Amino acid sequence: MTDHLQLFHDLVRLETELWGAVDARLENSLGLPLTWFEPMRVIDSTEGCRVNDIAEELRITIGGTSKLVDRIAAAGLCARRPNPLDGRSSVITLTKAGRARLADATAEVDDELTRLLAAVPRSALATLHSTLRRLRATHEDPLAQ
Amino acid sequence: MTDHLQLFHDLVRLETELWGAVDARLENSLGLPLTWFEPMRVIDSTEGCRVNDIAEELRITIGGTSKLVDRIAAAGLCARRPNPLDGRSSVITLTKAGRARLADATAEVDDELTRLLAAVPRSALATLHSTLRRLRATHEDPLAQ
DNA sequence: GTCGGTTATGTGCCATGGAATGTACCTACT
DNA sequence: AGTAGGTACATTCCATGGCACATAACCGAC
Repeated sequence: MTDHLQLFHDLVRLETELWGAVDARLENSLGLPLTWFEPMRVIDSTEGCRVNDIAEELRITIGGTSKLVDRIAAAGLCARRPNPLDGRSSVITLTKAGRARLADATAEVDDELTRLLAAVPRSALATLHSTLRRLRATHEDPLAQ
Repeated sequence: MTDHLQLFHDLVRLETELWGAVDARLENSLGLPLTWFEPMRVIDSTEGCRVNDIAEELRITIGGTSKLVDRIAAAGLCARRPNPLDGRSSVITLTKAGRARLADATAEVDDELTRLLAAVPRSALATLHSTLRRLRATHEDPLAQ
């Protein structure tokens, strides 16, 4: 019988371990924190990206996201332009330097993950991913629609 | 083909979501942060528990653990006694109140997790847990022995 | 028994992220 | 047009956790 507490513990710990390893790799090779890499990916893949889009995707607060974007912008990796469609928000885009940095970072992260996940066969990882998705889908905000 | 980046993203986000839900439940019902619950479990299940034991189990730094234990002790849920076997460390134990609180909290957490994981069949959860364990086992500090 | 190296914390400093609050802006409705 | 509500941040305040450094205690080898 699977103990939920144990499962939860191992999930949290694995996340901590993977995060730590990937973050260290990224920091050492490119001086980029993993906390920057994630919003940069969202910005890159979201047309007309706003602060709120990042916050939702990453499950962090708007306030925190606002400050995070400020830091990334201060480093010259992204830019905010007033949203022509809505005066309350701004549209965030990656700068040229940001895109280049993201490309390098993506390669590093992917490589590190490949290394970290190598011990488990591809099929098991696919099953894992599928289950994670199913669990996430369950909790999707029912108010969303 | 499974995309490692996507898998990682879903793993991190699921962890964030579950953590948030469980923490909120625990906070609302017992006023206990999930960050306290976890070390309390370790203390309860570890004979002659030291700060280092908690830090290793939870994958957090010693310094952070030291302060965390201080807070829990200040709340009267655990106690530190000088370690008779080693003057550098102290032995941490749960107080009577701490044990009672842990019991209540365990029930709440288990119930909440059961709710959150209900959408996925038991067998799939067992597979999930097994894969998580395998992945964790891979990264176990090879210097440990 | 003492010296060097290691271990197990305890602490100060600092960055980050959450919660709460304030504000500009948009949308409806009158 | 004027107002009530809701939205999208921006900012402030504060707790937490990491990192680096300081310390006391242990442990072996000499």
